[in-house]
Amino acid sequence: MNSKIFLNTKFLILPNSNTTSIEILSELIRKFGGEIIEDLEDLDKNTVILINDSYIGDSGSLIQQDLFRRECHVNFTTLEDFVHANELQIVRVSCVSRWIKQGAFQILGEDLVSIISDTGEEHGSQTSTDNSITDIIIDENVPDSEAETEGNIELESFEDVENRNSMQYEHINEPLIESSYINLGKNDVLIKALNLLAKKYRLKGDQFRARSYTLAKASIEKCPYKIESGAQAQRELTNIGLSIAKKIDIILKTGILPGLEEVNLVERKLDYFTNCHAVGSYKAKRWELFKLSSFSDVVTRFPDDFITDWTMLFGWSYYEDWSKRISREECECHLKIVKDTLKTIDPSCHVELQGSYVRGSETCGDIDLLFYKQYCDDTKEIGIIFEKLVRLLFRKGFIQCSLMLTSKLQETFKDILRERFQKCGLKYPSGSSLFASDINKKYYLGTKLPTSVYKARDEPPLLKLKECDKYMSLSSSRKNENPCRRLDFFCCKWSEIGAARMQWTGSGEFNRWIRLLADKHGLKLSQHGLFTREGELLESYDERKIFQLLHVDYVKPELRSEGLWQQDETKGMIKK
DNA sequence: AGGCTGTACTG
DNA sequence: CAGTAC
DNA sequence: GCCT
DNA sequence: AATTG
DNA sequence: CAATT
Repeated sequence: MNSKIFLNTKFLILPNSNTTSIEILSELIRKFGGEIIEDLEDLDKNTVILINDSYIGDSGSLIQQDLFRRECHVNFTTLEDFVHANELQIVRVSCVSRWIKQGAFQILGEDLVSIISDTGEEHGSQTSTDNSITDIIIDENVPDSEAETEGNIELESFEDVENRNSMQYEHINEPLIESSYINLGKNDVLIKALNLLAKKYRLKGDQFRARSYTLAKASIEKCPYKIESGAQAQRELTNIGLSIAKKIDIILKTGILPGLEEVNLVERKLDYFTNCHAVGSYKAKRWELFKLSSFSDVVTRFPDDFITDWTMLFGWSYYEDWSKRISREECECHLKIVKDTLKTIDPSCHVELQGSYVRGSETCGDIDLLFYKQYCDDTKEIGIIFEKLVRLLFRKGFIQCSLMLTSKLQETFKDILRERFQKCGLKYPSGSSLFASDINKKYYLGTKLPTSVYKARDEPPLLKLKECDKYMSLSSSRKNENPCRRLDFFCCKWSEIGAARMQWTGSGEFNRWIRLLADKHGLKLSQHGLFTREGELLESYDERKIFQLLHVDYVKPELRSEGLWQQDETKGMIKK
């Protein structure tokens, strides 16, 4: 194994042999019998010049020569002369690892590096020799380069590199004039494709791969110029790696990514299922596996799924309504109704809108309400208020259904539940309890405004039930009624109100970002507060203090929606 | 290799 | 504990 | 799938 | 990031 | 440095 493959060979490493990584490499070379020299005086005819790969371009020639010469610890010109005189081999340093791995010291054509100096015009023959070398390199590369690139690069590779470079600068320097408008949307195809890929993997249950595509999409969305190649994207943007770069190339060349159009058949079914509340990728996958494609199929084949997870019944019933957006105005009406009833139960309990509403969104997907009582750190107390509140609001006809129950509330909702079970041909599980806890710190509800209070604009749902599933629908289509809305109750301790507001204000992406940031500070952030690793509370009451402790300028809720917090600084998706 | 936000509820 | 949701 |  | 050749 | 985990 440890044969002295470099025996009697001297190596000169350029431009520096004293960087940490090169030192390690040097030790390896010595270990395998080679000798590292630092000085030109030690040069001999068998010496091999090793050059740091970061100074070697795609075509096998030295790039950034001026920088290279400056970094060089030996006199480059003297070296050049010696090299020419003795025809020394100049090789990229990355070969060393291959030699050692293969146990053979063999220099291939593609390893060679040409160091043509711009100054010498009398080296005409040399230049052509060098060119022929690069030609050989390319020829040898063609069979090697495998499925990836399609060998068009062989001609004019130098120009290609230069063009690419100058284009980079153009794009970076003057995106203001044209790109903002003309190029806006130029990356749409890529964005759509990445979005589809994210969705595809999310449906498959591969959350992390899906997340990667989501982040890559975000990078490209923020990219101010048009992306010309996968390699460019990988170089200049974060969260784009080899795999996505390849896909970008394919999309740019063919306009389409194979596998995105066809797979939709399966994907479509999964999507239909998972858009129902309480149906995630796991259930959807399982149902699809059994060739089910509608909820009525499921109810026939797996009735138990609806009994154990009865909230699906309401997900199904309000499938269409719950896909609709809600106006800010309507959010306020919902709040008012809740608030008015709350007053009659406990005037000292406060409720406020959270979620996308506080972030200023024009429309909201659901309505998030946060409850708290001044000086009260007993969430049990609020849990009890919740139960009363839900019961009263149900009696008033405001609450249509609850996806969380207590024993009392199961009684309250008994008729509705029974009706829903029967409607789809199931027996109401009268013996079993549909609740787990008797005091809930949160409630997921379906609520509907009386038209006398507010009438929502009649808009078609973003999602539609299949015909065969419509018999269960309670959605408002074509009726002179408001749609049913998803409304969530959350509560928090008075002492945790800052952290709680932070959590329920979101966005989800913002929460992830700032929690990761906390993690990098060795801290942990949740709706309960900012803690040390050991669990010691640092702050939970004052939202601004939490920002301070994380060394972040306060971000207004309006700026916490998807793209735009991290105000203007580094967070740009453009790499370093 | 291991992380990818952190927590609550259900069965 | 897994699955789902926020 | 990307990052460290 | 840490490890390995 | 590149490849691996």
